[in-house]
Amino acid sequence: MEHFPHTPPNLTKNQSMVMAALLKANGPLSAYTILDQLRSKGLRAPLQVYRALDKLVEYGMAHRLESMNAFVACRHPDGESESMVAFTICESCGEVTEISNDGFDRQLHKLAGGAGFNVKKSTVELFGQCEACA
Amino acid sequence: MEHFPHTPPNLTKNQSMVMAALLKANGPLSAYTILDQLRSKGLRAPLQVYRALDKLVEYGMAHRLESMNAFVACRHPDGESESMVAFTICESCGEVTEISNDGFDRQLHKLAGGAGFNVKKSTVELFGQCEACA
DNA sequence: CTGAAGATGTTATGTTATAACAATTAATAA
DNA sequence: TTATTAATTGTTATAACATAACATCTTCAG
Repeated sequence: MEHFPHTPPNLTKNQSMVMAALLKANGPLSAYTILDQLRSKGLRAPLQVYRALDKLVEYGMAHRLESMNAFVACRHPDGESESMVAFTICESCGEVTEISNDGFDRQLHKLAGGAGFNVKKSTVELFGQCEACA
Repeated sequence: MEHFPHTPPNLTKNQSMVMAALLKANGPLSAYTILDQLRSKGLRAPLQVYRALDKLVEYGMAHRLESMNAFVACRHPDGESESMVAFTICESCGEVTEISNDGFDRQLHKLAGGAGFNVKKSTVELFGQCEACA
């Protein structure tokens, strides 16, 4: 399937169902939670979910939270950069938010570049307390 | 057991064995790889390794790489900050290095702070190519 | 239409991590 | 020292996360 960055392709049946589950959720979902939610719609095996998730992440429509083994729909606010994505994860209420920032992205590349490292992809996950819980 | 930050406590038998395995390794090790290496020394179950790793991470003597489900001995260069730790992970050769930087740490807190988020702990893992592989 | 690529369905298995409980060892205080 | 408590250990079982391998079906460009 052909597509351009940030112009989401037409999703297949399984991809659509998984994306819908992520969008409906108020927070991160594990692959197995998604599977359970979609059993009633015909999904039966983890691989069906993982394959859809792989594509959604590839298309930039979803993100994987490495520290939680979970997935979220991409929700970065309009106008923000596409470059880097960071997540805040509230240890009290579990809320996850997405932040993206050009300046920070440049800093990050510069920091790594100083050590001769060329950054292609980054995982930034911040744990602490959200405004409401503080 | 009582201890102060960055003054490593006396390690227990299992903790010492696991720490030695991490120090001897040239890269990240999974808990199960560590277990296999230490079977000859009497370890038998994953929990023995995971419990030791938990303590070593708590003491700041080891880090968990979230994106790899693996662990490394802490090796940040002397003189660098203790505050934040980032890792570069070379997709070609697998080399993992540890970076720490005060300015970046402040930026990161500031970025999150702008969204009302108070950062307690951060995971920063950068994928790309190391100098040798570029 | 047809061939190639992508997506799906399915079974089995591999990998990572923790629950629960009993036993032992180490640190502390009376 | 000895009683008390906290930390660590050992063990079995199981939970949670992820992929291998292979057959089939759909899509779509040529």
